[in-house]
Amino acid sequence: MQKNNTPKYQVLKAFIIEAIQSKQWLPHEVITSENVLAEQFTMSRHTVRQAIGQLTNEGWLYRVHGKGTFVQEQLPPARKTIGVITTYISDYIFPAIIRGIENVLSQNDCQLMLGCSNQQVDKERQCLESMRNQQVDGLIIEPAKSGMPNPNVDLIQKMIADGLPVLTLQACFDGLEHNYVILDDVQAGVTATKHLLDLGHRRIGGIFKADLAQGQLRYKGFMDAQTKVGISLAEERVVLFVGDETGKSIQTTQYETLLQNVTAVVCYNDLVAVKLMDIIKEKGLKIPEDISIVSFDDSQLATFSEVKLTSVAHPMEALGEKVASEMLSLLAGTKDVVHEKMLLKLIKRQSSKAIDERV
Amino acid sequence: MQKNNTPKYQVLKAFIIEAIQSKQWLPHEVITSENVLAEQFTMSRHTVRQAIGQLTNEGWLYRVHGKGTFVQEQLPPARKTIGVITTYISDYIFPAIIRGIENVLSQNDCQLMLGCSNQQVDKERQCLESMRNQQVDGLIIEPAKSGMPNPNVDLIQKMIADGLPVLTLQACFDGLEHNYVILDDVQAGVTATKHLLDLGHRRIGGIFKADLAQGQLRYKGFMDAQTKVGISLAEERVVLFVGDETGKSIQTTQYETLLQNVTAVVCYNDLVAVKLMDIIKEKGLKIPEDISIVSFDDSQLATFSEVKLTSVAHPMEALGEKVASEMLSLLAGTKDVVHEKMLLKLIKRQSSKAIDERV
DNA sequence: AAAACCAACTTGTATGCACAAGTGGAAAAT
DNA sequence: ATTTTCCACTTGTGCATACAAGTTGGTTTT
Repeated sequence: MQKNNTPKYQVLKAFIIEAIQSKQWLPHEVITSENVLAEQFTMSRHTVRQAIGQLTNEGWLYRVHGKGTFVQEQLPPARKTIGVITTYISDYIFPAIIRGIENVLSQNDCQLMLGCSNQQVDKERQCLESMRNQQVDGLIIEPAKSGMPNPNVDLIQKMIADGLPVLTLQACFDGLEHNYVILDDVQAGVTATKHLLDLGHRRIGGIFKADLAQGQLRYKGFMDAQTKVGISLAEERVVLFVGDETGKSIQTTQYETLLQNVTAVVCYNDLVAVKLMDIIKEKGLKIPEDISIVSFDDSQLATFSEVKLTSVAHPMEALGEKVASEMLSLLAGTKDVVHEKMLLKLIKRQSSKAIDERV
Repeated sequence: MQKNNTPKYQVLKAFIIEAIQSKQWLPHEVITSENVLAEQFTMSRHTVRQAIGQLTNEGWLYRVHGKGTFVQEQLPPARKTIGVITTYISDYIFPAIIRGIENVLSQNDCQLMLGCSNQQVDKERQCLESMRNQQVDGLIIEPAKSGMPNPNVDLIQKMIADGLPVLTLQACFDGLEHNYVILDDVQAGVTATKHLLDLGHRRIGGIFKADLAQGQLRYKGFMDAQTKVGISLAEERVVLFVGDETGKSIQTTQYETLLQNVTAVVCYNDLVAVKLMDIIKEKGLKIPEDISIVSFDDSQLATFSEVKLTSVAHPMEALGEKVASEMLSLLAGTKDVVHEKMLLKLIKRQSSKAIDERV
């Protein structure tokens, strides 16, 4: 007996697949009937049915009672789908980040599936679960509430364990080995503060968001730069806030105290800076003559405002492109570990001025 | 014989599914062996295998050679995924539209899959194909090159024939019965023009995009409003352009001719208006004293510019919310046909002024 | 010419049997 | 006490057979 170790029905399956792939059998054409195949391959009809049954399940064939078995139209191989979960989608710097991701992915024949956590960990979990269900081929996630412990780490860990390439954006998950593309926010804080120090300012205020890693790190940079030149940080020159920067998370008295004690302010981001500029304007003070302002992100707001903002530029689109191309490397297997930290550059505009030029 | 018309293996299948769903058989537990089941149900082992084989393919069970058959862990039912294909993602009014869609979908436990055509029909087709592959549960599409015949209508038609709910956004496909949520662009054109007529202007210019349905319809409204009050349209007061509004699609001489012949201009959108304002400023003319401007969309640009723009407001986020909630109705089956036309309102700002107040 | 019928084909359901091959625990041998 | 062997159990592959039921096209009947 020339007994091969491959089962008979497997042989038939391979034959049929070959016939379809080589286009000998075309879509929606009838294939050889079960009885004839059984005779041709000297096997029982039952074995033929086994092979055809499996191929039906695998999407190669379909059967019609009384008519025959037909070749299923082959769908083009599915493009890879990358899940992207960000805290916001259509505000501030996020459209630009997403555009960057979309650019790179679509150029590489990948699909984008978008989720939005709104900085809520429960919504983040929902997104994660449904992306897991949808079996995305890769996951890019900007952690929600990145300053606090994240309850979704377990799920992320499972997904990584399943072999899913995961990349975090802008922040990392605590207590989890993972790939990331983040910004060097400490360096950004140093850059912004050093710029003001170079301009001669010595009493520099800071407004920072305390519940996001980004805020904490920028604050650290703000402190580091001043400690280095021997300036000790006075309580009245720092405002920390939690939650929405545009809402009522900061009291007016806090602004007043701050402004009375400084010649310049480092703002957590452009939104904060724009709000601060309104308050300064209301008080009849001038920017940059009375108060210099430096902020972060260099969003549209920085140039749309009356006094153009000096801002440490968030790479936005470049960040999106970076994280997407790193994801492609992970998918292609050309890289295993991605630990990228992007540096930020200062864009000098009108809102900051040397102190010795002041009246 | 109590011969039921349902096949034996179907009976067994139903029994097993019931056992799993009622949690009598728990995930990863061994189930009754094939031989025992055959005896219990007085059927041959082959028939049992048929039932189990199908349930395996359907994801209820898995078999391990030599050990037994086990209950597969049931994944929670996948959330519905809605594919959204727009011409742009992160520019101009699109972030707001997408935010509106995302709001409604995520509140209804749906997932958003995003595609971007960049106004290219071939990229649009790519997106369509991959969404079809991914088996989205609904499709919202803003047609690319909506002023021209679209080569992807065949594919859309197939998808509709497959029972997929499809909604177009902002524009329709020619020669295809389908559901849509669009803007009443003719009415918008009338509104903008009538506003200027009411202010006493009689020589009104217009700049319109010719290769998009939106531009053609706004142009129609522009004409209609003037025809109604007996103003015949002079050639030198209209500039039509094709392609990118920010690029070189309009020649400087065209602007000059236009401006010499009018006291007011209706601009295709805010981008065009901002560009026109730059040119007017360069020529030393003032807005609105010398030239009144009305534009469409009421995007961020309208308020960020030096002279705040009078603009016919695009509903943006509301449009997104509308189209998403209509999609939910289609999915729920509470609606079959969606033919919605949204009206637009004029937002009066500084760029338009009554003509009799002019110097 | 239209309707009814039938035969030959297809796949679908079902039984019975046989042996292969992987698994795990009990019994036997070391 | 540990290793080996073996047996009973599981699922996997395979054959022969039978009839049910849907489809098609030609033949016969009306």
